[in-house]
Amino acid sequence: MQKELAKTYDPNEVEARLYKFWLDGGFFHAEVDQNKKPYTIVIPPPNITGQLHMGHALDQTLQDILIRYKRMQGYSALWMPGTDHASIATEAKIVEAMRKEGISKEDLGREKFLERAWEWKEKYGGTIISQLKKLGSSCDWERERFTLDEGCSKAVREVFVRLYEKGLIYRGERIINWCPHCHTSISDAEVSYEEHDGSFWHLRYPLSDGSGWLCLATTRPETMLGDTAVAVHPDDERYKHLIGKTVTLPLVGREIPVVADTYVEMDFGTGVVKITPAHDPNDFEVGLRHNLPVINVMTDDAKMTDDCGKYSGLDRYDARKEIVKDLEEGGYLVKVEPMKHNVGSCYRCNSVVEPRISMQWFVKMEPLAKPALESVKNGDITLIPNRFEKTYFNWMENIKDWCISRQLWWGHRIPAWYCDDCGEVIVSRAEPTVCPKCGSVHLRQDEDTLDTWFSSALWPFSTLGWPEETLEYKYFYPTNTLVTGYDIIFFWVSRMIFSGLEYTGKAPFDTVLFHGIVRDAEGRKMSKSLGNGIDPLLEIEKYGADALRFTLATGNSPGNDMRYSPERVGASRNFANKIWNAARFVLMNLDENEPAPHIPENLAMEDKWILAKYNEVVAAVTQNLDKYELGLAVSKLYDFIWDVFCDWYVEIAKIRLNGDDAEAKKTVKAVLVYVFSNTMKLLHPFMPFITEEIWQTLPHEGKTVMTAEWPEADEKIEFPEEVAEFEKIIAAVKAIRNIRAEMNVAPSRKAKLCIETSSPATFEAGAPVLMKLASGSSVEVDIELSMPDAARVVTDDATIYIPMNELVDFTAELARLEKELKKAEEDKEFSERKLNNPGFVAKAPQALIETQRAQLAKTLDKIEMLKGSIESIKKQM
RNA sequence: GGGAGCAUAGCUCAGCUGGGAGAGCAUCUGCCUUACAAGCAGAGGGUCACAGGUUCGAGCCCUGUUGUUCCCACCA
Repeated sequence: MQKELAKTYDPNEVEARLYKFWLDGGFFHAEVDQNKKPYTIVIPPPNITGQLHMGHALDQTLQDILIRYKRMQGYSALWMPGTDHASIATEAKIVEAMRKEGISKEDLGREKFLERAWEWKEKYGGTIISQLKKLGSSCDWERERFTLDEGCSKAVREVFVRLYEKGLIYRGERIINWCPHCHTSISDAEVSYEEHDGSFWHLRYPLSDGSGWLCLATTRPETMLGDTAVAVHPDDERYKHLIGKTVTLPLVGREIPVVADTYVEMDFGTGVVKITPAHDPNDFEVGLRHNLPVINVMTDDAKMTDDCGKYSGLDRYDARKEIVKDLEEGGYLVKVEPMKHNVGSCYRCNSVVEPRISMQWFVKMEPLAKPALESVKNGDITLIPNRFEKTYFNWMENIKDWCISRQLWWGHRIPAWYCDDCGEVIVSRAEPTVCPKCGSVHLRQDEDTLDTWFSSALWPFSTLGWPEETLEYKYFYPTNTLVTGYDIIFFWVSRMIFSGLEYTGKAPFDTVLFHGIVRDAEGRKMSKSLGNGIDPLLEIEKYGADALRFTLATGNSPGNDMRYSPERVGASRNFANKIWNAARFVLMNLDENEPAPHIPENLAMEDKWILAKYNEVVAAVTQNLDKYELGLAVSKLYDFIWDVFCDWYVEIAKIRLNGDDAEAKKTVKAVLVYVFSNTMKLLHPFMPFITEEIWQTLPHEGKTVMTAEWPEADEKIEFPEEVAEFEKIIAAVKAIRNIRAEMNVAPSRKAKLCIETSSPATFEAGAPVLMKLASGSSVEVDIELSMPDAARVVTDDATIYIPMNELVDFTAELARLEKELKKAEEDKEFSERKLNNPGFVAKAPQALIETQRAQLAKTLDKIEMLKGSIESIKKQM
């Protein structure tokens, strides 16, 4: 033993070494083990394009806490890691890199492009993983997966085919959100809306019979080129007579009908709506009802199509300007109003999306949503905090079909083939060679790939081998806890739930723990454009991974955002250092052959006190963890280690450690080791590195604290009497310290303490503590004392006389006593008010009433003592 | 338009099923006490946003108001 530890904790050296030790020891690996219960978490797979940010750090920390806790509790605890291919994000990066070289996707061709993408993945995809490791994440890296690997791809094809066969996947022409920059469709969930200042152009469309015109308004005048009707409400008296007539589309000259549709609101605008089925979802519906033609006026990159006459080839916004100008010149523009309206943009590249008709693949959501709703309603899945249930229900109840095809190359290619000869659509697990309908060999695979989230929706089971019934799948699935940010509840959580239920028949997890967003010190979202992001890796270098983890785990509650400030990590670093030094103290006092942690015989009052306090913490921390109150759990450990163990017990232990009683030394050492090493176990899930480092240097059994048994509360070390007794000593120490500080007595100045108390045995036993911690030179205890010339300090259980008159500033002491008296009188009033309240006495719990009565009695005694003190001090002044 | 969160010490936030308001940082005072000055001891600082209500008792439960943040919907 007697291992020397450096004076301050150096996380950098320790972390690298211990992480390697854990990896080499295979401690992260979880096996199928029928003698153990499984506990599984699947990682929210970070994008391969990703750089570790604070959101990951928080997410990882929470998961690692849970998985380490369960592992220590004896579960076969699997934390399944991996990465997401992130189709749009990755493809955009590669295209951008190629653009700098002057090459386009098309130049390269699909096959070559994909080769490049895989190279890119090999090169950069590992970055995020190595960054996760820096946090201490105890993932089972042997099982690392990738959403585009063979197994996941197989699962994707299986799901696609099954859904297609069930009629839940279909292909059709619908209005989708088109991102002109990413050149692909995106799902509704991938569009974010923001209010913009825009204009409301009021136009008039002349009636074809020359009898007048209809006035209408639009925010997107360029879409008028695709108008195929104008609509009015069927009950609108103003326009009823015009229904069935036609208007002539300005600039275009096309005759389009006036149709009646209840979609139109009579009191908004003019009550007339231009209908552009190709570029607006509502208009599309109207078009279907009235059999209107659909005229697409925009290309993939949001330019006007070749059919747009003089506007052909113009960018949509340039075309808008031109068209407005021409309308004005033609006398069709009535007025322009400023108008705020919401504009949707692509959540990846922020370009304004264009609603556009397009042939795409969709998942029919309604049948899938039903069981997904049910599983949360009936408690199969618990959302923490449960307010997210409402958000979830609302989304599931109003769900629309999911557009899953993307016009991208990097992703799971849609397993559908088209027969060039007969037009047959073949959806199949394996590539078909001949058309089953006409026997043709001219088959073409669909060019599109699937939404990234289609594969991540399968993550909890595709990573465990599904659709095969592997041992892992049978043992670890369904998983237990999903930890993720509330911002991807729709993208990911919802989709995993309905996917799991549909394909495996089981909810993919039983609990979802949502955390919030990590914001900067001013409460702003961390973002590249603001440049306010804080790099977790730099923070780890500066303060250590444990300090970062501690900061992220503390001071926030589930589902709430948190602010990240450097001061807080600094404080966490200080805590790590505090633990470190406590370890140094314990170690320097241990013997060469110090026995393994155990509870010794012959416990002193203070030993029983610390053991009982420790025992309370064990129970509380365990309970908090079981309720996913990770922040509460760790702050209790903080308080215990710093305030209870270090500030009190360590100081008190010094008395016996520096004494001559060998037996007593042995006892106190054993208690120090027992409490401290078990506390390291409790803290380990939160601060894995420092606790391992310390645990290893203390007497221990086993290879690593990672697999040490999680402590259990033990009623044999509750010691309620001793706790109450020792708490009297603590109160006395505090009171004496207080009076000395207020009197400006130099700490070096020792004083004789005379204690009048009804619990003399307690104070006799506590005398050494009082001497050491309350600057006493000697302690005299009696049931009855009278020392009119001494300074007095009164606690609930004792009056302490301190004969140090020559040191006392009488005026200050009088003021202090009067302050105390005032407080005591207030206490008295408080207690009396309660006890005199008939309602309280009649209805409050009996124990509470008793406590209140006892308190009142003590307060009354205290008042007497204080009054006496005041009298005697006045006499001496 | 619908829904949710937040409002507690100067700052950042805890506060479990309702029983006399807590922490960290900051401030003030005194200490280099042989684990730790990244430390120790002590102190000051709060009408728990506002108004009602339920209760013997409300930071906590209910109703309303104000401020603030976010999510969903998308009336052209």
